[in-house]
Amino acid sequence: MGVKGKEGKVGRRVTSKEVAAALGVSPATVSNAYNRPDQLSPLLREKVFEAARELGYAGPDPVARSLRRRRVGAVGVLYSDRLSYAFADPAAVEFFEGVSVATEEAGLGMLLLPGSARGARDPEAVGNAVVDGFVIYCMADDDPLVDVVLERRLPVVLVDHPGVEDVPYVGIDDEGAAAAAAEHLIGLGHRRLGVVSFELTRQMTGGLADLSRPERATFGPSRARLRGYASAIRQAGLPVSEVPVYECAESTREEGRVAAEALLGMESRPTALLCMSDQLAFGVLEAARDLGLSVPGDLSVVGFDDVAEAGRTSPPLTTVHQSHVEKGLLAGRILVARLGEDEPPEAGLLPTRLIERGSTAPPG
Amino acid sequence: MGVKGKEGKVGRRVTSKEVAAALGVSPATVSNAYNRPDQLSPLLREKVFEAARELGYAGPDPVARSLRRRRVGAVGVLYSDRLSYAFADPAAVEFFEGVSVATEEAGLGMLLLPGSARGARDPEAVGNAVVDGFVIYCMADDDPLVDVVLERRLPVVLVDHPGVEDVPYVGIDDEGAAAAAAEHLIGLGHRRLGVVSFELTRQMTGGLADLSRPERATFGPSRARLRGYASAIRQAGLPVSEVPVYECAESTREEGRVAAEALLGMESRPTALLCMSDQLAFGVLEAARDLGLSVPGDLSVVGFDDVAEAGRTSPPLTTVHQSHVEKGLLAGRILVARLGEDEPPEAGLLPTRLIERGSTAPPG
DNA sequence: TCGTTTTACTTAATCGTTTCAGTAATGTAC
DNA sequence: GTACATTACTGAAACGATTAAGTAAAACGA
Repeated sequence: MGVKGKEGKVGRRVTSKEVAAALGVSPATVSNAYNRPDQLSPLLREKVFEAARELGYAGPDPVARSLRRRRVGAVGVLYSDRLSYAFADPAAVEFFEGVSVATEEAGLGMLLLPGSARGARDPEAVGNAVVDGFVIYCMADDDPLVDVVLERRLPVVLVDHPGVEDVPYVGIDDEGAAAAAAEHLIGLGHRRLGVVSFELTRQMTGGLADLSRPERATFGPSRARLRGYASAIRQAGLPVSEVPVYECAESTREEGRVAAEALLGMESRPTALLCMSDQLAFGVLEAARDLGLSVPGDLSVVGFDDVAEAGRTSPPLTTVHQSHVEKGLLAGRILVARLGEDEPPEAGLLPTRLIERGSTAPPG
Repeated sequence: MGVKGKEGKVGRRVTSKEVAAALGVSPATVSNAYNRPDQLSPLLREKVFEAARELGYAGPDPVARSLRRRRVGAVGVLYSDRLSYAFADPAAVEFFEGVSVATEEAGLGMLLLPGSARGARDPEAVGNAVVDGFVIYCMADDDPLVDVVLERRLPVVLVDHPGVEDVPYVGIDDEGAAAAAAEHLIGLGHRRLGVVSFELTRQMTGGLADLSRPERATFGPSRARLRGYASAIRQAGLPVSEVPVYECAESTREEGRVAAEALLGMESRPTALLCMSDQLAFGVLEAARDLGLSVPGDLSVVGFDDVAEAGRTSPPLTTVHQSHVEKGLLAGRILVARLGEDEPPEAGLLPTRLIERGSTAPPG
């Protein structure tokens, strides 16, 4: 016996059949003891539990039970990239948080699965995932794993990835939100803008581009945001093709710094930067500080997401608010409802709004 | 057909038997087509895939396959509380990140499971979790779910929860690290200390206590840290029983604020506060600012964990560094190795060290 | 040409439950 | 005392695969 009577030997599997044999009853009875107490006498039920305890039977095997019941008790969450990347991104973490609330409400587990982006080891993990349904989050339009999931014919909810028939879609109006961010800067009087963007294509290496061909982006929200920035800029009569876009391989502070250094080192330095995420914007803020530029005096910065830390930077970040928690919660609730026979909440677009904090001001 | 030929109807389950029947072959052959290509002719294999595509068979059912193979392809991560709480705690998120690296290396999924703390809906989720092994993270000593997991006799790794025989344990020297934090403050000349603590017992409601009876804490690391603080203070010849301890229900900024307000409102105000987590310390920093106290001029603050944001607050936080990512990675790797026949890396204590930043100084 | 391998499948057992359809035994109604 | 429920179990068929062992046919060596 271990401390407190616990011990953790990994042991031979004990089956219900063995428990039944030890007691001279049928396996059905053992099953009933665990699943339908009304089907046997309380006395026998106790005996079953006692025999189980003695033999080291911890209750019905979850896999066999799942097979028979055709229900696993877990949902899969498919993320575009390595999970270690997701965990480093506050927006993704907030999304997971929302999903977890829904799964916990339903007593379900949450199986996190990495997508097929760089460094994916084993796409089979998705096809083999033991789950009752999927939330597909943040996947590139052309990621083959989306099809792998759809082919399994399980209930699915898509997030930030519209356009698959018969699959509920949860997202935001990325284009409108991005346009609002750009309009804000233009309204303040900025004329020389720059964009700090997510990666546009799979093979990107990072670097400069311009705003003239947003359609090539393979990731839906990136495309929409680029379109939003472009349309607001065009609306204002500014030359879209002259707006520099720096493409970042990842949504991290480091990439944001690199982007800012590139953009702010240009001959005609932008007076304001539109960032596709708060993480990128945080990096921009750091870079600006290092370059001796004051924000918002010398440079205005707008983020996207409004993660918790956006209110705490100095200056606090002007950004597009969206609730990642709500997004995950809604996606999770829709999926959970589809797993049962419940009427799912309505899928659709969640609201966004521009939060004006301290990182934007008229150009100096 | 949907857009791009995709569609997401949730459909009747198609079995290998049906595919076999459609082709007039045995189910074994269909299985071989997917699992052992060398067992059938390439031609027939192609035919199997074609028939599968036509019938909408997406490959072997993961549950049935898992039952037969006695292997699921996922590990469970059991967390003490609601997952939404874990996702709000950077330390837990960093830990998950580490685990995810290990699971991805092995091509495994990661099933997150909430523990039985307040608000737990369904303890059965743990007993029914379809996984090959468990990482038990951050559980209270008396949490019944630990036993539920151990009884399943699967490979398990315990984190921050020592003392179960035959189960590898990963952690840090909480007592020593806490002592180092207290010694740092004492060395600076502080004599009136206060502690901002995690919850000590399950039924706590938050509030003031003192350092004299650390043994009552039900959560191992809390107990050890309290002991560490106490021993350093005793060593310095200061009266341990006069050190106020504020017990926080959760490791959040808000609780940290509340704690700081209580502690700093006392008749003989502490000149330095020892916080059991960076999250709590962040709250303390906020409260100090609101109270018009300068840190470290009027108040020194020491955190615990060294999460990423600790380097970015103003002033940057002096704290005890531990690598949650490494902790998760090590725990994950040990578990993964135990699932196979590999020799697991050695379990044990990870290093910590005090990081002196700007939040501590001699008392004013 | 005969015996031996090899190739290409099939048969049937098995993984560990759940559950439908019984069947005796006991209880209740009149 | 007969008819009808109710209680307390059992038997056997799923659930959807994998796999060891077996078999017939084709290929091969000498």
